[in-house]
Amino acid sequence: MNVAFDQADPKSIESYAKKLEGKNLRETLLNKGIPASVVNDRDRGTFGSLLERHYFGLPVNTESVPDFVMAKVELKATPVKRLLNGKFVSKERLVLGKINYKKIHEEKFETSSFLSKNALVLLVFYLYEQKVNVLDYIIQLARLWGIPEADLPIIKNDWEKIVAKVREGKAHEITSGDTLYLEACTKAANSRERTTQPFSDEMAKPRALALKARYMSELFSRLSEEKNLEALDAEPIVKSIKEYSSGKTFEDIVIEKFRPFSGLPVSEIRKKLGLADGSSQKDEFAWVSRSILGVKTKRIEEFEKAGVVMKTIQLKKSGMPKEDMSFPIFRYEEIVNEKWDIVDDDDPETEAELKQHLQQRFFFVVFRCENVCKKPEERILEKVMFWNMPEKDIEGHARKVWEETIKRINTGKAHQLPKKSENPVVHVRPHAKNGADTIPTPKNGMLVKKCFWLDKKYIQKQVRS
DNA sequence: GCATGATCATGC
DNA sequence: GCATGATCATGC
Repeated sequence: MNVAFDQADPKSIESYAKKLEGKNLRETLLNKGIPASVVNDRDRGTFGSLLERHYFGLPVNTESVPDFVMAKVELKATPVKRLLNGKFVSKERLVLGKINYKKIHEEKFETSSFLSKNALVLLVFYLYEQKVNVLDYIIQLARLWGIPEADLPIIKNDWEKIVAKVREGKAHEITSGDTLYLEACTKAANSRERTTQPFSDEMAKPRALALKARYMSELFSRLSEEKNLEALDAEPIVKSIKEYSSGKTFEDIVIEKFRPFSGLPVSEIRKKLGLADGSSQKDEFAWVSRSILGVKTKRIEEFEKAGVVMKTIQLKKSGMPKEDMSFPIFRYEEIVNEKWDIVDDDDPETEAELKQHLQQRFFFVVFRCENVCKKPEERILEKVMFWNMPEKDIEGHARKVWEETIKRINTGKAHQLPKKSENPVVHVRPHAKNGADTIPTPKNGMLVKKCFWLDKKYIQKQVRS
Protein backbone atom coordinates (compact mmCIF):
# COMPACT_ATOMS: atom_id res chain seq x y z
CA MET A 1 0.00 0.00 0.00
CA ASN A 2 2.82 2.37 0.86
CA VAL A 3 4.77 3.41 -2.22
CA ALA A 4 6.77 6.20 -0.59
CA PHE A 5 9.75 3.91 -0.09
CA ASP A 6 11.00 0.44 -0.89
CA GLN A 7 10.13 -1.84 2.01
CA ALA A 8 13.08 -4.10 1.29
CA ASP A 9 15.74 -1.44 0.92
CA PRO A 10 17.27 0.16 4.03
CA LYS A 11 18.69 3.09 2.05
CA SER A 12 15.31 3.87 0.58
CA ILE A 13 13.75 3.78 4.03
CA GLU A 14 16.44 6.13 5.30
CA SER A 15 15.91 8.60 2.47
CA TYR A 16 12.20 8.66 3.18
CA ALA A 17 12.93 9.20 6.89
CA LYS A 18 15.31 12.07 6.14
CA LYS A 19 12.41 14.02 4.65
CA LEU A 20 11.22 14.47 8.21
CA GLU A 21 14.25 16.51 9.25
CA GLY A 22 13.30 20.01 10.28
CA LYS A 23 9.58 19.21 10.29
CA ASN A 24 6.98 18.12 12.79
CA LEU A 25 4.52 15.26 12.57
CA ARG A 26 1.37 17.36 12.52
CA GLU A 27 2.11 19.07 9.21
CA THR A 28 3.79 16.03 7.74
CA LEU A 29 0.88 13.73 8.44
CA LEU A 30 -1.74 16.23 7.26
CA ASN A 31 0.25 16.72 4.04
CA LYS A 32 0.32 12.99 3.61
CA GLY A 33 -3.46 13.00 3.66
CA ILE A 34 -3.88 11.43 7.08
CA PRO A 35 -7.29 12.68 8.25
CA ALA A 36 -7.20 15.51 10.78
CA SER A 37 -9.43 13.42 13.02
CA VAL A 38 -6.64 10.86 13.31
CA VAL A 39 -3.88 13.41 13.72
CA ASN A 40 -5.77 15.25 16.41
CA ASP A 41 -7.06 12.18 18.20
CA ARG A 42 -6.64 12.65 21.92
CA ASP A 43 -5.44 9.08 22.41
CA ARG A 44 -2.75 9.48 19.82
CA GLY A 45 -0.05 7.76 21.83
CA THR A 46 3.64 8.42 21.79
CA PHE A 47 5.75 10.09 19.15
CA GLY A 48 7.21 6.73 18.22
CA SER A 49 3.91 4.97 17.70
CA LEU A 50 2.56 7.86 15.61
CA LEU A 51 5.64 7.81 13.44
CA GLU A 52 5.51 4.08 13.00
CA ARG A 53 1.79 3.82 12.23
CA HIS A 54 1.07 6.95 10.26
CA TYR A 55 4.30 8.06 8.63
CA PHE A 56 5.73 4.68 7.77
CA GLY A 57 2.39 2.87 7.69
CA LEU A 58 3.72 -0.03 9.71
CA PRO A 59 1.51 -2.47 11.60
CA VAL A 60 1.74 -2.56 15.37
CA ASN A 61 4.94 -4.46 15.94
CA THR A 62 5.69 -7.51 17.99
CA GLU A 63 8.93 -7.68 19.91
CA SER A 64 10.49 -10.55 18.00
CA VAL A 65 10.73 -9.21 14.44
CA PRO A 66 12.19 -5.95 13.10
CA ASP A 67 9.78 -3.16 12.29
CA PHE A 68 10.69 -3.19 8.61
CA VAL A 69 10.60 -6.95 8.22
CA MET A 70 11.92 -7.19 4.69
CA ALA A 71 14.78 -4.74 5.12
CA LYS A 72 15.50 -6.05 8.63
CA VAL A 73 15.55 -2.50 9.97
CA GLU A 74 14.40 -1.61 13.44
CA LEU A 75 12.77 1.81 13.85
CA LYS A 76 13.60 3.84 16.95
CA ALA A 77 12.37 7.31 17.69
CA THR A 78 14.33 9.01 20.43
CA PRO A 79 14.13 12.46 22.04
CA VAL A 80 16.90 14.98 22.46
CA LYS A 81 16.58 18.11 24.54
CA ARG A 82 18.39 21.41 24.71
CA LEU A 83 20.36 22.49 27.72
CA LEU A 84 20.42 26.10 28.81
CA ASN A 85 23.81 26.49 27.16
CA GLY A 86 22.27 25.48 23.84
CA LYS A 87 23.87 22.04 23.70
CA PHE A 88 21.79 19.10 22.56
CA VAL A 89 21.77 16.02 24.74
CA SER A 90 19.74 12.87 24.64
CA LYS A 91 16.72 13.10 26.89
CA GLU A 92 16.91 9.44 27.73
CA ARG A 93 18.43 6.05 27.06
CA LEU A 94 17.49 4.16 23.94
CA VAL A 95 15.66 0.97 24.84
CA LEU A 96 16.57 -1.84 22.50
CA GLY A 97 14.39 -4.62 23.81
CA LYS A 98 13.14 -6.19 26.99
CA ILE A 99 15.27 -8.80 28.71
CA ASN A 100 13.75 -12.23 28.92
CA TYR A 101 15.53 -13.67 31.96
CA LYS A 102 14.34 -17.16 31.10
CA LYS A 103 15.92 -17.12 27.65
CA ILE A 104 18.84 -14.73 27.63
CA HIS A 105 21.07 -17.00 29.72
CA GLU A 106 21.03 -19.57 26.91
CA GLU A 107 22.35 -17.09 24.38
CA LYS A 108 25.79 -16.13 23.12
CA PHE A 109 26.40 -12.51 22.31
CA GLU A 110 27.34 -13.11 18.69
CA THR A 111 24.08 -14.89 17.99
CA SER A 112 21.93 -13.11 20.57
CA SER A 113 18.43 -11.88 19.86
CA PHE A 114 19.66 -8.45 20.97
CA LEU A 115 22.30 -8.29 18.26
CA SER A 116 20.17 -9.70 15.48
CA LYS A 117 17.25 -7.43 16.24
CA ASN A 118 19.38 -4.32 16.42
CA ALA A 119 21.86 -4.96 13.63
CA LEU A 120 20.41 -2.10 11.63
CA VAL A 121 18.45 0.65 13.34
CA LEU A 122 16.73 3.64 11.83
CA LEU A 123 17.21 6.36 14.42
CA VAL A 124 14.82 9.30 14.36
CA PHE A 125 15.88 12.01 16.79
CA TYR A 126 13.25 14.60 17.70
CA LEU A 127 13.50 17.66 19.89
CA TYR A 128 11.52 17.19 23.06
CA GLU A 129 10.18 20.35 24.64
CA GLN A 130 8.20 20.68 27.82
CA LYS A 131 4.48 21.27 27.44
CA VAL A 132 4.64 20.89 23.67
CA ASN A 133 2.28 18.50 21.93
CA VAL A 134 4.00 15.39 20.53
CA LEU A 135 2.73 16.32 17.10
CA ASP A 136 4.71 19.54 17.20
CA TYR A 137 8.13 18.18 18.13
CA ILE A 138 10.66 19.02 15.44
CA ILE A 139 12.50 16.07 13.96
CA GLN A 140 16.23 16.76 14.08
CA LEU A 141 17.88 13.86 12.37
CA ALA A 142 17.10 10.51 10.77
CA ARG A 143 19.90 8.01 10.15
CA LEU A 144 20.52 4.34 9.69
CA TRP A 145 22.84 3.12 12.38
CA GLY A 146 24.60 -0.04 13.44
CA ILE A 147 26.97 -0.67 16.34
CA PRO A 148 30.37 0.70 15.24
CA GLU A 149 33.24 -1.76 15.26
CA ALA A 150 35.16 0.27 17.81
CA ASP A 151 32.27 0.13 20.28
CA LEU A 152 31.50 -3.53 19.86
CA PRO A 153 34.00 -4.92 22.43
CA ILE A 154 32.59 -2.70 25.14
CA ILE A 155 28.98 -3.47 24.26
CA LYS A 156 29.75 -7.18 24.12
CA ASN A 157 31.34 -7.07 27.55
CA ASP A 158 28.39 -5.10 28.91
CA TRP A 159 25.98 -7.69 27.56
CA GLU A 160 28.03 -10.51 29.03
CA LYS A 161 28.17 -8.87 32.43
CA ILE A 162 24.41 -8.57 32.49
CA VAL A 163 23.86 -12.14 31.35
CA ALA A 164 26.43 -13.41 33.87
CA LYS A 165 24.32 -11.94 36.66
CA VAL A 166 21.26 -13.77 35.38
CA ARG A 167 23.24 -17.01 35.24
CA GLU A 168 24.44 -16.50 38.80
CA GLY A 169 20.88 -16.04 39.99
CA LYS A 170 21.55 -12.37 40.66
CA ALA A 171 19.11 -10.74 38.25
CA HIS A 172 17.72 -8.79 41.20
CA GLU A 173 21.15 -7.23 41.76
CA ILE A 174 21.60 -5.85 38.26
CA THR A 175 22.03 -2.08 38.09
CA SER A 176 22.64 0.31 35.26
CA GLY A 177 25.95 1.38 36.68
CA ASP A 178 27.55 -2.05 36.23
CA THR A 179 28.11 -1.45 32.56
CA LEU A 180 29.48 1.18 30.19
CA TYR A 181 27.53 1.75 26.97
CA LEU A 182 24.76 -0.80 27.26
CA GLU A 183 22.71 -0.97 30.40
CA ALA A 184 19.97 -3.10 31.85
CA CYS A 185 17.48 -0.40 32.73
CA THR A 186 14.25 -0.96 34.60
CA LYS A 187 11.25 -1.37 32.38
CA ALA A 188 7.97 -1.82 34.14
CA ALA A 189 4.46 -0.52 34.41
CA ASN A 190 5.16 0.62 37.96
CA SER A 191 7.95 0.59 40.49
CA ARG A 192 6.52 -2.40 42.35
CA GLU A 193 6.40 -4.81 39.44
CA ARG A 194 8.69 -7.85 39.78
CA THR A 195 9.34 -10.93 37.72
CA THR A 196 10.86 -14.37 38.24
CA GLN A 197 14.39 -15.37 37.25
CA PRO A 198 15.63 -18.86 36.35
CA PHE A 199 18.41 -19.43 38.90
CA SER A 200 17.04 -17.89 42.05
CA ASP A 201 13.79 -17.59 43.93
CA GLU A 202 14.33 -13.87 44.39
CA MET A 203 11.99 -11.72 42.37
CA ALA A 204 13.78 -9.24 40.10
CA LYS A 205 12.84 -5.95 38.51
CA PRO A 206 11.87 -6.33 34.87
CA ARG A 207 14.63 -4.82 32.77
CA ALA A 208 15.44 -3.93 29.18
CA LEU A 209 18.70 -3.57 27.30
CA ALA A 210 19.34 0.04 26.39
CA LEU A 211 22.08 2.32 25.16
CA LYS A 212 22.81 4.80 27.90
CA ALA A 213 21.66 8.39 27.53
CA ARG A 214 25.29 9.51 27.54
CA TYR A 215 26.09 7.24 24.67
CA MET A 216 23.07 8.57 22.77
CA SER A 217 24.13 12.16 23.39
CA GLU A 218 27.53 11.49 21.98
CA LEU A 219 26.03 9.63 19.04
CA PHE A 220 23.65 12.47 18.29
CA SER A 221 26.36 15.08 18.31
CA ARG A 222 28.59 12.91 16.17
CA LEU A 223 25.86 12.30 13.60
CA SER A 224 24.64 15.86 13.49
CA GLU A 225 28.01 17.55 13.48
CA GLU A 226 29.84 15.28 11.11
CA LYS A 227 31.81 18.17 9.71
CA ASN A 228 32.21 19.94 13.02
CA LEU A 229 35.51 19.59 14.80
CA GLU A 230 33.82 19.66 18.18
CA ALA A 231 33.51 15.91 18.14
CA LEU A 232 37.28 15.65 17.95
CA ASP A 233 38.09 17.30 21.24
CA ALA A 234 37.61 13.95 22.94
CA GLU A 235 40.31 11.38 22.34
CA PRO A 236 39.88 7.61 22.84
CA ILE A 237 42.04 5.60 25.22
CA VAL A 238 41.93 2.54 23.01
CA LYS A 239 43.40 3.58 19.68
CA SER A 240 43.10 0.22 17.94
CA ILE A 241 40.61 -2.57 18.27
CA LYS A 242 43.58 -4.94 18.45
CA GLU A 243 44.14 -3.91 22.04
CA TYR A 244 41.11 -6.02 22.93
CA SER A 245 42.93 -9.18 21.93
CA SER A 246 43.22 -12.09 24.36
CA GLY A 247 39.88 -11.32 25.94
CA LYS A 248 40.81 -8.08 27.62
CA THR A 249 37.96 -5.79 28.51
CA PHE A 250 38.06 -2.03 28.27
CA GLU A 251 38.43 -1.75 32.01
CA ASP A 252 41.31 -4.25 32.01
CA ILE A 253 43.08 -2.12 29.43
CA VAL A 254 42.58 1.04 31.46
CA ILE A 255 43.82 -0.51 34.69
CA GLU A 256 46.84 -2.02 32.95
CA LYS A 257 47.95 1.38 31.74
CA PHE A 258 48.44 2.47 35.33
CA ARG A 259 50.34 -0.63 36.43
CA PRO A 260 53.87 0.54 35.46
CA PHE A 261 53.39 3.67 37.60
CA SER A 262 51.98 2.05 40.70
CA GLY A 263 53.72 3.21 43.87
CA LEU A 264 55.69 5.94 42.13
CA PRO A 265 55.61 9.56 43.18
CA VAL A 266 53.99 11.99 40.78
CA SER A 267 57.36 13.60 40.05
CA GLU A 268 58.71 10.21 38.86
CA ILE A 269 55.62 9.48 36.81
CA ARG A 270 56.02 12.78 35.09
CA LYS A 271 59.64 12.02 34.30
CA LYS A 272 58.80 8.59 32.92
CA LEU A 273 56.15 10.09 30.69
CA GLY A 274 58.43 12.89 29.60
CA LEU A 275 56.05 15.53 30.89
CA ALA A 276 57.03 19.07 31.66
CA ASP A 277 56.94 20.18 35.26
CA GLY A 278 53.35 21.02 36.07
CA SER A 279 53.55 21.14 39.81
CA SER A 280 51.86 24.50 40.07
CA GLN A 281 48.86 23.30 38.12
CA LYS A 282 45.79 22.92 40.22
CA ASP A 283 44.56 19.99 38.19
CA GLU A 284 47.92 18.28 37.94
CA PHE A 285 46.67 14.94 39.27
CA ALA A 286 43.97 14.81 36.63
CA TRP A 287 46.50 15.84 34.04
CA VAL A 288 49.00 13.14 34.97
CA SER A 289 46.18 10.56 34.99
CA ARG A 290 45.12 11.48 31.49
CA SER A 291 48.71 11.29 30.32
CA ILE A 292 49.03 7.78 31.73
CA LEU A 293 45.95 6.89 29.70
CA GLY A 294 47.64 8.33 26.63
CA VAL A 295 45.04 11.03 26.13
CA LYS A 296 46.02 14.60 25.41
CA THR A 297 42.55 16.11 25.47
CA LYS A 298 40.56 17.00 28.51
CA ARG A 299 37.70 14.79 27.46
CA ILE A 300 38.11 11.04 27.09
CA GLU A 301 35.95 9.48 24.43
CA GLU A 302 35.08 6.15 26.05
CA PHE A 303 34.43 7.77 29.41
CA GLU A 304 32.16 10.36 27.82
CA LYS A 305 30.14 7.77 25.99
CA ALA A 306 29.83 5.57 29.03
CA GLY A 307 29.27 8.38 31.49
CA VAL A 308 32.28 7.24 33.48
CA VAL A 309 33.48 9.98 35.76
CA MET A 310 37.18 10.08 36.47
CA LYS A 311 37.92 11.43 39.93
CA THR A 312 41.35 11.86 41.37
CA ILE A 313 41.46 11.33 45.10
CA GLN A 314 44.23 12.47 47.37
CA LEU A 315 44.65 10.55 50.57
CA LYS A 316 46.36 11.89 53.64
CA LYS A 317 48.90 9.73 55.43
CA SER A 318 46.07 8.30 57.52
CA GLY A 319 44.27 7.13 54.40
CA MET A 320 41.55 9.73 54.81
CA PRO A 321 40.77 11.66 51.62
CA LYS A 322 41.69 15.31 51.83
CA GLU A 323 38.29 16.48 50.74
CA ASP A 324 34.63 15.57 50.44
CA MET A 325 33.54 15.05 46.86
CA SER A 326 31.32 17.64 45.25
CA PHE A 327 28.67 17.31 42.57
CA PRO A 328 27.23 19.99 40.30
CA ILE A 329 25.13 22.68 41.96
CA PHE A 330 21.36 22.25 41.93
CA ARG A 331 18.73 24.88 41.25
CA TYR A 332 16.32 25.24 44.15
CA GLU A 333 13.42 25.92 41.83
CA GLU A 334 14.11 22.89 39.68
CA ILE A 335 15.02 20.25 42.20
CA VAL A 336 11.60 20.54 43.84
CA ASN A 337 10.02 19.32 40.61
CA GLU A 338 12.24 16.29 40.26
CA LYS A 339 11.07 12.74 40.74
CA TRP A 340 13.26 9.99 42.20
CA ASP A 341 11.86 6.98 40.38
CA ILE A 342 11.20 7.12 36.70
CA VAL A 343 9.83 3.70 35.82
CA ASP A 344 9.17 4.39 32.20
CA ASP A 345 10.86 6.56 29.61
CA ASP A 346 7.55 8.03 28.59
CA ASP A 347 7.25 9.50 32.03
CA PRO A 348 7.21 13.25 31.41
CA GLU A 349 8.89 14.08 34.69
CA THR A 350 12.58 14.57 35.28
CA GLU A 351 14.61 12.02 37.16
CA ALA A 352 16.53 13.41 40.11
CA GLU A 353 19.88 14.71 38.95
CA LEU A 354 21.54 13.46 42.11
CA LYS A 355 20.40 9.93 41.34
CA GLN A 356 21.70 10.22 37.80
CA HIS A 357 25.08 11.38 39.02
CA LEU A 358 25.40 8.72 41.68
CA GLN A 359 24.42 5.95 39.30
CA GLN A 360 27.32 6.75 37.02
CA ARG A 361 30.34 4.54 37.05
CA PHE A 362 33.34 6.18 38.64
CA PHE A 363 36.99 5.72 37.90
CA PHE A 364 39.03 6.61 40.94
CA VAL A 365 42.72 7.44 40.62
CA VAL A 366 44.01 7.41 44.16
CA PHE A 367 47.16 9.25 45.23
CA ARG A 368 48.52 8.95 48.69
CA CYS A 369 50.81 10.93 50.89
CA GLU A 370 53.44 8.60 52.36
CA ASN A 371 55.29 10.86 54.74
CA VAL A 372 55.15 14.63 54.91
CA CYS A 373 54.15 15.56 51.39
CA LYS A 374 54.98 19.21 51.42
CA LYS A 375 54.70 19.26 47.67
CA PRO A 376 51.81 17.58 45.88
CA GLU A 377 54.22 15.82 43.54
CA GLU A 378 55.59 13.77 46.42
CA ARG A 379 52.33 11.87 46.57
CA ILE A 380 52.48 8.39 45.16
CA LEU A 381 50.04 6.61 42.90
CA GLU A 382 48.31 4.27 45.31
CA LYS A 383 45.72 2.52 43.16
CA VAL A 384 43.07 2.88 40.52
CA MET A 385 39.61 1.39 40.57
CA PHE A 386 36.27 1.47 38.85
CA TRP A 387 33.49 2.00 41.34
CA ASN A 388 29.76 2.23 41.57
CA MET A 389 27.83 3.52 44.49
CA PRO A 390 25.95 0.52 45.94
CA GLU A 391 22.23 0.72 45.38
CA LYS A 392 21.52 0.43 49.07
CA ASP A 393 23.45 3.65 49.67
CA ILE A 394 21.77 5.45 46.80
CA GLU A 395 18.33 4.39 47.98
CA GLY A 396 19.03 4.36 51.70
CA HIS A 397 21.06 7.54 52.09
CA ALA A 398 21.12 9.71 48.98
CA ARG A 399 17.41 9.41 48.44
CA LYS A 400 16.60 10.40 52.03
CA VAL A 401 18.86 13.44 51.89
CA TRP A 402 17.41 14.43 48.53
CA GLU A 403 13.86 14.09 49.83
CA GLU A 404 14.67 16.06 52.94
CA THR A 405 16.32 18.77 50.85
CA ILE A 406 13.19 19.19 48.77
CA LYS A 407 10.97 19.16 51.83
CA ARG A 408 12.97 21.95 53.44
CA ILE A 409 13.12 24.06 50.28
CA ASN A 410 9.34 23.72 49.95
CA THR A 411 8.71 24.71 53.56
CA GLY A 412 10.84 27.84 53.52
CA LYS A 413 13.90 26.27 55.12
CA ALA A 414 16.19 26.42 52.13
CA HIS A 415 18.93 27.91 54.29
CA GLN A 416 18.99 24.82 56.54
CA LEU A 417 19.58 21.91 54.23
CA PRO A 418 20.81 18.49 55.42
CA LYS A 419 24.31 18.97 56.76
CA LYS A 420 27.21 16.61 57.17
CA SER A 421 26.26 15.58 60.67
CA GLU A 422 22.83 14.47 59.51
CA ASN A 423 23.93 11.72 57.13
CA PRO A 424 27.17 9.72 56.88
CA VAL A 425 27.09 9.50 53.09
CA VAL A 426 25.54 12.57 51.48
CA HIS A 427 25.16 16.15 52.64
CA VAL A 428 24.46 19.59 51.23
CA ARG A 429 26.93 22.48 51.30
CA PRO A 430 27.49 25.74 49.46
CA HIS A 431 29.37 25.64 46.21
CA ALA A 432 29.66 29.16 44.93
CA LYS A 433 32.08 31.87 44.04
CA ASN A 434 31.29 33.69 47.25
CA GLY A 435 28.36 34.59 49.44
CA ALA A 436 26.97 36.90 46.79
CA ASP A 437 26.79 34.13 44.21
CA THR A 438 23.12 33.35 44.61
CA ILE A 439 20.14 31.90 42.74
CA PRO A 440 16.39 32.07 43.46
CA THR A 441 14.53 29.75 45.79
CA PRO A 442 10.77 29.09 45.88
CA LYS A 443 10.25 30.46 49.42
CA ASN A 444 13.46 32.04 50.68
CA GLY A 445 14.38 34.59 48.04
CA MET A 446 17.92 34.51 46.71
CA LEU A 447 20.31 32.03 48.35
CA VAL A 448 23.88 30.97 47.79
CA LYS A 449 24.44 28.13 45.31
CA LYS A 450 24.66 24.70 46.87
CA CYS A 451 25.30 21.13 45.84
CA PHE A 452 25.33 17.60 47.21
CA TRP A 453 28.62 16.21 48.54
CA LEU A 454 29.82 12.70 49.26
CA ASP A 455 31.39 12.40 52.69
CA LYS A 456 35.14 11.73 52.64
CA LYS A 457 34.80 9.11 55.35
CA TYR A 458 32.42 7.25 53.10
CA ILE A 459 34.84 7.63 50.18
CA GLN A 460 37.62 6.24 52.34
CA LYS A 461 35.64 3.08 53.05
CA GLN A 462 34.91 2.59 49.36
CA VAL A 463 38.49 3.14 48.28
CA ARG A 464 39.87 0.79 50.92
CA SER A 465 37.80 -2.22 49.91
C1' DG B 1 40.35 17.60 64.43
C1' DC B 2 36.31 18.22 62.28
C1' DA B 3 31.89 20.35 60.52
C1' DT B 4 30.43 23.96 58.20
C1' DG B 5 30.48 27.75 55.36
C1' DA B 6 33.02 30.09 52.06
C1' DT B 7 36.12 30.91 48.30
C1' DC B 8 39.79 30.07 44.61
C1' DA B 9 41.48 28.58 39.90
C1' DT B 10 40.63 27.16 35.56
C1' DG B 11 38.55 26.35 31.27
C1' DC B 12 34.89 26.75 28.28
C1' DG C 1 29.79 34.55 33.02
C1' DC C 2 29.44 30.31 34.77
C1' DA C 3 30.28 25.39 35.99
C1' DT C 4 33.39 22.53 38.07
C1' DG C 5 37.11 20.67 40.66
C1' DA C 6 39.82 21.92 44.37
C1' DT C 7 40.82 24.17 48.58
C1' DC C 8 40.65 27.45 52.56
C1' DA C 9 38.97 29.77 57.11
C1' DT C 10 36.63 29.74 61.19
C1' DG C 11 34.70 28.25 65.31
C1' DC C 12 33.33 24.63 68.18
